[in-house]
Amino acid sequence: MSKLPGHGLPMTLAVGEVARRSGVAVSTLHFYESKGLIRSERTVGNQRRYARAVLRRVAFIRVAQRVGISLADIAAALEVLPPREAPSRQDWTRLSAAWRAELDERMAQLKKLRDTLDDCIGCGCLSIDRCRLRNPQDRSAREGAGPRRLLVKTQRQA
Amino acid sequence: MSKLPGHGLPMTLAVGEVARRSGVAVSTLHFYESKGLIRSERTVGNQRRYARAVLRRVAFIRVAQRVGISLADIAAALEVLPPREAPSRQDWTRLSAAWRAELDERMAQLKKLRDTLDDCIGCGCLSIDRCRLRNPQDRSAREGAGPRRLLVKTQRQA
DNA sequence: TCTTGACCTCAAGTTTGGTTGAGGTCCTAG
DNA sequence: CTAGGACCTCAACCAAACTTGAGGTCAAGA
Repeated sequence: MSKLPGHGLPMTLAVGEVARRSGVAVSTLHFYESKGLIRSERTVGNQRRYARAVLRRVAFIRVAQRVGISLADIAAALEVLPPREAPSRQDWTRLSAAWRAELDERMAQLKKLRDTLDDCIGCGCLSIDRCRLRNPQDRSAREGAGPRRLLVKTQRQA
Repeated sequence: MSKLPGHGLPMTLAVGEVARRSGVAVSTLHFYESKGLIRSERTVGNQRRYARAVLRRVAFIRVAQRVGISLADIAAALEVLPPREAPSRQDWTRLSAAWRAELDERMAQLKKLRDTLDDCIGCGCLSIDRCRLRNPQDRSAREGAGPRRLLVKTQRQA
């Protein structure tokens, strides 16, 4: 494996290395590559070699997935980052701008979900239907489709 | 459709009604029922009739799903709620206790993801590798598997 | 040189979370 | 009493996100 001159650190990472360090399976890295989420160079022997920046990319993918964002959306977001070199400040600016609203919305939903539970504990009522979360006289039935109260906003861009 | 004595409000809801009000497809309601997430009574003619509490149950399911929680986990959480009547305060207490940690963790991850982007904008560096998010000398390589820095905690209870 | 573990491709299988369609029943207004 | 829209079941299909397996190559140490 190629080394950085002056250190003992490898300049590129083999797929098993990346798997070990990122905590995802080798097959998953192949899969991500096939979807264009990450990329690699090849050795003369056709083996993948990854730039170190791939580790942050993979970490980013996993965290985004965990909060419910699809690989397709993640891929779209990652397209603004340079495929090879470490991303620049501007690159992250663009990514952030694209995702800020989405992330804020998901935070709001998560908070609402958590607070709903908390409220139902703290409100002192015996029935959920008597606390501030109730839907009096089913008033919202006339307001169009979609879950109300809990759901802050729903539309996807797809 | 059966009416509440004294009001013009139906006491139970047909599946199409629930679909319209909750914003999910009829087929999805059938699917949720097959998975035990919701339940219904049947008319003499074998048609489903839902208690009004099903609307909040469905709203809960959709919000939880949206933040990345699987139907299996949601189903497990909903098992602490009574299948027929509106849930009591104690019921929600149990649900909240079971989910509090999970929700807090997901909030933390989401925040980390958002703040990571913000930091990379605000930190004034040209390269992501020079800001506080970098992984100096790949120090974390020795600390076991899993994405580090971004990922707060990962294990599922599966 | 040999062997062993890490790597390669490609196809097929799995799980989750649904949707679609065929073929039939229910029920209400005209 | 009949037409239609809403409902029923069940099986098949779909997409996303991976995993598994077969069959073969690469590379580094003994």
